[in-house]
Amino acid sequence: MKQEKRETWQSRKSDTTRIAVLEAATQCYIKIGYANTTVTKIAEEAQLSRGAMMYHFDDVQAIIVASVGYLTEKRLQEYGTLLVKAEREAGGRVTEESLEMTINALWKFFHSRYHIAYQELIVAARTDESIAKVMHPAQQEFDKRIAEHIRSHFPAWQGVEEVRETITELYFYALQGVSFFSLSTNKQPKIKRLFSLLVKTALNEYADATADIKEAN
Amino acid sequence: MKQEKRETWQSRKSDTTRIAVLEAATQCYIKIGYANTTVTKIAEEAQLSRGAMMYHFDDVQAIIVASVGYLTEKRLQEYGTLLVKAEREAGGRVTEESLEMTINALWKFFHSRYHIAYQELIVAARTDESIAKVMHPAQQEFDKRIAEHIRSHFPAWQGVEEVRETITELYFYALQGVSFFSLSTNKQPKIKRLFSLLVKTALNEYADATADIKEAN
DNA sequence: TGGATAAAATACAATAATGTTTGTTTTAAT
DNA sequence: ATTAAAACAAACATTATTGTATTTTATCCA
Repeated sequence: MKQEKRETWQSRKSDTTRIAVLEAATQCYIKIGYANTTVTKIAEEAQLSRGAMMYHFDDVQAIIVASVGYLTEKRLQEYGTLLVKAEREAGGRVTEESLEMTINALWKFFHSRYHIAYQELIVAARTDESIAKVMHPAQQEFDKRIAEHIRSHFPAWQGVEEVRETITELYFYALQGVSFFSLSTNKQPKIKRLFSLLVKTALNEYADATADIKEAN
Repeated sequence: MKQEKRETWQSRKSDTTRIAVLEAATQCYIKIGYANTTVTKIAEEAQLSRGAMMYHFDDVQAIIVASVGYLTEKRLQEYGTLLVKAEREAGGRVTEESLEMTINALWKFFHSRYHIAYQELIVAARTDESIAKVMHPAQQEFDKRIAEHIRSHFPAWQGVEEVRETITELYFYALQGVSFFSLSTNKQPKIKRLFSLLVKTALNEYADATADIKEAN
């Protein structure tokens, strides 16, 4: 029988330290990378003793696995904040300006601290079954909620969902690629050119698809 | 005074073991990831004693740093093989088929063993100064040679270099993004749709740019 | 052929990382 | 107020990892 969880001093304290640990782990991924992250470093970063930390998490794996969920949630928040803001400034229309704002928001998202931290875990998941096991469903949930967000915030694309999805994928993949490549080079690529092309492509696809619909009526 | 290097039994032996070590390191990055790679594991993979290994490399850093150059070279070879083959089959024209072949070749490249291994180092370089230090110039060299390759193998784009470069970047970023995202999901994204869009975009840009040139004459 | 050098293996020492155990302080509950 | 339990800290034991030193084996060259 699971005990009813009450809002008590201890449960609150426990929650805050749990979050402090996950935030410390995040900071470690960002500052020293997943490869160099150890329980000792995380504990130091969290300003906590290792013993205390291991009271809340059974072992290292538990911390890492928990941080997958934590970072997924944080990334969703970040995504929401950035894109809602861009959307508010852009209005509901599909224009060059609104698409540029969307791309810039996505760019910020892919360079945000939580996403950078998450990238470390994505790479780690490839060779760590226990991470992959929780990351795959987490990513599915992430995709689902992003899709919902787009559906409700980009009503202009209603009726052309297929094209919307393809453009969304293109944008996500391209920007993820840019963000990733920037790790191996110090020279800034000519982002502006690329962004213009992405805008142009979306406008073309949108025009084509909506024209098809009008034609069909 | 540097001694003239002669082709002797020992020098050959030394070269082959050096390569064996770098190949073993590569295999470790692929199989267990950079984060879990240790000198012991590399030595095991190379079927060599740690002592013997450390005779050829001063320390772990030396192995990792050397593998940046090794993998850059291997990736260039891989790229050449895949794209020359695609190009041979496609002929020199800018058509839907030839672009599809190029994309498929790029897709293979971004999923090849050497590139997967290199990805691990890209991520490691973000938080490891000694790797970044050699990776940045290596990446520059890589970019330069890829650019040369494209220039000589895609003569149809002569005169529209600006567009060619932008499309190239789009293709590289998008496919790197696809390859990277595939690490966090097991479900295969609808690649076909995306590839069609990439082909379409290139054809549009090519048509626009060449039309501009004809118009100018 | 024999001393010198290169390549490789083995053995050793020092450190770092993990997990566990034990102890201490603080809150909860009767 | 006293016992129980939660949150945290400190100390301990074990293993993993690295780097070095020593030893062995094979090749080079005078």
